[in-house]
Amino acid sequence: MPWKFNSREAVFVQIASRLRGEILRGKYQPDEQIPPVRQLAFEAAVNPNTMQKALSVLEEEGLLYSRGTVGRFVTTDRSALERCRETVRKDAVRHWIEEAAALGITREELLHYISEEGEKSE
Amino acid sequence: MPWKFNSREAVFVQIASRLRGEILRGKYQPDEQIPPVRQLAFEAAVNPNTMQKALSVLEEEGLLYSRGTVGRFVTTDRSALERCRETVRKDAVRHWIEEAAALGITREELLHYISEEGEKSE
DNA sequence: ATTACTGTACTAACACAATAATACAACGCA
DNA sequence: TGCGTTGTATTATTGTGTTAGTACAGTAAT
Repeated sequence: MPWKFNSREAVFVQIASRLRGEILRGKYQPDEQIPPVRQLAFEAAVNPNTMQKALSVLEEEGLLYSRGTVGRFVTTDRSALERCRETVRKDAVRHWIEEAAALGITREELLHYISEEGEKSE
Repeated sequence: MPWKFNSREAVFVQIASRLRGEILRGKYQPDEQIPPVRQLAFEAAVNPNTMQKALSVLEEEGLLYSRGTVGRFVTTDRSALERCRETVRKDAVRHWIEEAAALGITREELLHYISEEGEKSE
């Protein structure tokens, strides 16, 4: 089924986030080939150009590398993966805390609401 | 000083978020007049049109209302403010949990990292 | 009445995101 | 060799966000 996107962020950014998460969560192992651009684009129901742009983002981050015309692969550098995992997580958490503050939500309230929301959904 | 914006979201959306937070946190009291569009635009260092678009968002949410050519005011409906506060908070929390999941962060980890990040910064 | 300020509306211009439709070179394989 | 797949590049088009500049009508204060 086509992936879900919101209208706040650019699609290629959302795709990059999703794929980044899949890689960091180990859906694709180091040195494993990921599906070709066209197939990913088809699955996500976006234009191949958009998918390629998302992939180039992950390439710049060092999560993926391209073997010329053979395909795209997850980096073999496991420490790079780990470093990226840390960076992404820290940036995200900092970002969420900032957003919460902008909405007038303190850290304590944030913690409280997250546990609450979690209990109901899963 | 000019407000800070990221390039991921549209500027008017970020402005709306910021002002929404200020209203919900009580920077502007119910029925209090907010600064005119042009002044806010100047402070934020954005175009008046962009600021107006942000304000119209908050108007649709019922947080602000316009008194013709007199100015824009915070709603007098305190229950509406409270309802908005709840809605905004719930949507935000749900959104953050989703984003965290996309990055491979479980709810438990999320709680842990937020307390950690909070301890260091404040 | 005049002046200054308010929200609001409008056009033009530019940048970027996204789609669409191709095209091409390199590689693997039969 | 030839075919199919790979990543990559190109051009054109559409929609939207943002800036810029201008204009207008209603309100308040003088």
